[in-house]
Amino acid sequence: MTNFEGMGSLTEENYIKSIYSLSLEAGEVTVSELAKKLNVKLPTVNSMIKKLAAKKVVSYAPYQGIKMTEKGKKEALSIIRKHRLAELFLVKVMGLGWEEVHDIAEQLEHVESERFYNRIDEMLGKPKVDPHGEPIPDVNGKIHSKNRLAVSQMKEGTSGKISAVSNDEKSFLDHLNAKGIQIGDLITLKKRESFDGSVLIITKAKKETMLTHQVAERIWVES
Amino acid sequence: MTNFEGMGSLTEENYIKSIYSLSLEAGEVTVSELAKKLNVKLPTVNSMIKKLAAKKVVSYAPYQGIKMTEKGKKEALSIIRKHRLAELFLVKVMGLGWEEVHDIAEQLEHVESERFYNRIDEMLGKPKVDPHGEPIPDVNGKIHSKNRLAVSQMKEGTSGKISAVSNDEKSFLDHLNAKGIQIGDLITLKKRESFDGSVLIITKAKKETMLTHQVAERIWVES
DNA sequence: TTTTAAAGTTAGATGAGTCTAACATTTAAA
DNA sequence: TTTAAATGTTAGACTCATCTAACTTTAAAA
Ligand SMILES: [Mn+2]
Ligand SMILES: [Mn+2]
Ligand SMILES: [Mn+2]
Ligand SMILES: [Mn+2]
Repeated sequence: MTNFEGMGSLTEENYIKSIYSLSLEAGEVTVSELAKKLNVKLPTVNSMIKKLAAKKVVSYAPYQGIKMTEKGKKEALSIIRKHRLAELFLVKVMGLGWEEVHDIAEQLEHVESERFYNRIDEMLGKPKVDPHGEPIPDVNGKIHSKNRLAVSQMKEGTSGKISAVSNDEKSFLDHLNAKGIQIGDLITLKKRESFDGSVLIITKAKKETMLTHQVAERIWVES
Repeated sequence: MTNFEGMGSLTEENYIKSIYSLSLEAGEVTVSELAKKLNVKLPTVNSMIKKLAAKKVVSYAPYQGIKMTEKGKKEALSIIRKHRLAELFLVKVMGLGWEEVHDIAEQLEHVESERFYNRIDEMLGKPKVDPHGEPIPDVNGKIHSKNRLAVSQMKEGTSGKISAVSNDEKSFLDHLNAKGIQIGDLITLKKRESFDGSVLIITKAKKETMLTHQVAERIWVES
């Protein structure tokens, strides 16, 4: 059960993925952000960061933020690639719903087998987008990311095609399923309430639906 | 990353699987057999056995052999089911060769998801046999095992259909691939050398091939 | 600018899974 | 039936990933 030459343990892989996704928002990642995301305490993160820094996956100096190195980004993108390929495979080939694939992909992303992922990639025709609209990095870690605008940022009266959701937890996607919202749907923003940031949209099925700000900011339309 | 209620860690699952398969040969399993199979030292096995005994997965008294409990057998069969379903899926749905699926299945068997395995089972039509001819336990752990005879035990002049191989390591299966031997092939045993136990068989393609005893005893024909 | 709160670090402990070295028991040979 | 070899067990140590408690540094308030 020895790990791959130069590759990290399952735990390390999860740290790398989390650091990467947090760094997309802020550039520098803090120890406490990471601790919250991974559900561990601060000292746990602190000691793991030292290990990752020793492996040149992140750069770090005490009391400073955590930054990914190029090596770290490559590893992160490779794991994200596997995660998203797995999700799409589970939906397209195995017929699972977009709301139930994330938890399985969290496990499959750690499977170590070039062959396995190459076959998935081929069977899906080298896809560029996962079931939640998120881009799938290619084998070299390159991402084709489209310009996107959160539904919470749309101007009243404008329309847009839903291109992605920035959360793939089951509870959130169950909520969207209940409202009949899917990737690819054309929606129109009818009204935004300035009080709480909730929005009223007109869905594909010409139905009016209200979305809270928390929901609207996690749905992206093409721009 | 907490483990399933009552279910074991990845390490425990690997012990359970190994104990089960060794117990099929001998009933009682020894500490040293297990240590050899798992590539760990005797004291490592000793302490893990105590843990498994505490969990009622095996029964054990010092210096006595290790026996699986009913609970342990159930767990073992559930893991074996997942392993074999995964192997067949990799071959039938994903187009991989029978020689390359075992290592991937070793990882997939630990995936925790009813949905995942139910879909695989459905897509394959609730299959009974894996790509190596080994029976796939059903959800209740029931196995339909056919009567089998090792090629090394066949009488000279008799024929039989290859129904399984009792080893799914890549090196062994590469060897069979090179000799053009597959599950389902009808073969005839032409001669057995009493000196070294090697056998001469006539394959489906009417070609004569020599198999060493080590190989012949790992290939089963229906009887 | 002092004080306080938040964030980060160090020290030391724990459980899982592994190891080596030393000792005990069982089995096989002499 | 004594001796030697093989097998099994105990004790103690190590790494990994985690924790709590105590201390330090930085950032925010007063
Ligand atoms: Mn996901
Ligand atoms: Mn996704
Ligand atoms: Mn196998
Ligand atoms: Mn098999």
